Amino acid sequence: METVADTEEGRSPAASAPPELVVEVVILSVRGADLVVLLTPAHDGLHALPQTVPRVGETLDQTAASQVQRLTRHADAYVRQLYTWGEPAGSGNGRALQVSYIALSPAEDPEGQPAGVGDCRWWSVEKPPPLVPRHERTLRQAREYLEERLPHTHLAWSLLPDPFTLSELQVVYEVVQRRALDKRNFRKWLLSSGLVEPTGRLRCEGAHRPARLYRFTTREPRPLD
Amino acid sequence: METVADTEEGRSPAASAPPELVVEVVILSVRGADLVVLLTPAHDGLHALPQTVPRVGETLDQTAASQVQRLTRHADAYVRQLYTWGEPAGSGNGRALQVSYIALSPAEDPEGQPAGVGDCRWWSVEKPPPLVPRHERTLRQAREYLEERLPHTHLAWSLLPDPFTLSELQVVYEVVQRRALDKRNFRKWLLSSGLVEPTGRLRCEGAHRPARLYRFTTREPRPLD
DNA sequence: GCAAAAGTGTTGACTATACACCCATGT
DNA sequence: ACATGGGTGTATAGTCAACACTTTTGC
Repeated sequence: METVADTEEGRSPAASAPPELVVEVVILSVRGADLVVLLTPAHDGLHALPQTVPRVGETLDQTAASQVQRLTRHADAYVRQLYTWGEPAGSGNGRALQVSYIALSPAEDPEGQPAGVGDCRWWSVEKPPPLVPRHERTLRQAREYLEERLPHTHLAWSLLPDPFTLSELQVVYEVVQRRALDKRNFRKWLLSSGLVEPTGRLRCEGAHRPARLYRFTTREPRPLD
Repeated sequence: METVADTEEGRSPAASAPPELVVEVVILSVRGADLVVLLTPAHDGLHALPQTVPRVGETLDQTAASQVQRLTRHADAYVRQLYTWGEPAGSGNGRALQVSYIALSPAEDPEGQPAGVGDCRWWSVEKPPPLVPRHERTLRQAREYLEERLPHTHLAWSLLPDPFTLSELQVVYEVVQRRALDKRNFRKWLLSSGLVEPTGRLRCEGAHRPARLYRFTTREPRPLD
């Protein structure tokens, strides 16, 4: 590792104390008409994002992915790095590093719905419990990430189990974008994008016409611009 | 720091050796018709991104910003975090953390053009010298970041000194997007966006009609969607 | 007067939006 | 028969892309 141009201004790399390193995950999902996030109780009645210390021999991405899998019991969630905070630690000359990730997962497992694993629970993003201060900004970042990207890249597949109805998918878009969408225009846009295809099957649930079921044609996140 | 749900699966935080931490910066600029990046010679004839170890008491963002300022001699460059790579170090159970940043800076200082500070030099992003492998991907990430965001948020201000002509600004967009733009449509779009305003002054340079000079109405990066 | 870059509008294609009714089912 | 959510088309406004000539200067 070259440390370039460090001799000027008297930088002294060796003076840095070993950083503490933590991986935090913002796991988001859509339940009914709510965007929800998985939180765990922490000190002083506050809640926190699930976090973990990376194991020896695994990358940060692996740490995040395995934690998401453990907490959601869902194998192919969408997991992406958000940001790294690296502030001087309060005490002494240490450094606290927090690497945050966003993950998107369908709200329900195929069978039933474990409301969370261990002490984690789903909370509405609109009215979350008091959070550890650091995690407020991380949650905000995750939300901005999602709002910004969902319309431009078909991230929605990761928030819905296959197969789904177009109304379910529309709800996902409405919840994330926090606005109502026109049903006809939404369907026109979606079908012309070629990202979904009908399975040919129907779902009957309730006193109304059954809904056609669809699936995504690809599971790779693809930009739509 | 709470380490949540770590007791399952026998995670042992204490087993992690102290990570090595480095901040790398991809400093991009536009010179003539080229997108250029600041590189420094490294081992084995390879080149590397400028990198530095954060000083005690400063945040990662501060580390990146001060390095950019030192290398470009430009005070208000655009600097944003790109990604953090955290791989198990080759030897033993350590961990190598690289936090990368992208920075955008005007190619020339008002007076002249220091081609780089210390052993750094500008290289074309199209045909760069052989790079340290890790930095290939970082450079690619930086480029994708810029290509994706430049059209949607007026980042271009950070690549041009004030004041500028509309032709100069058009070249910036063309270089970043790697395609020719129509002059009339570009001007229509730009002027209707309200992001630039004429200064009223002209610049005469060469055997042709003088160009009007413009400035940005704001220096805060603002989305255009 | 000529070379070289600056500056300027119109048209057609496409995209996005607004909007209201019938359909299939369960009760 | 009625309540419930599923499903469908058209007309308009706005946005985006293509395109060519005149202006002002230095030499």
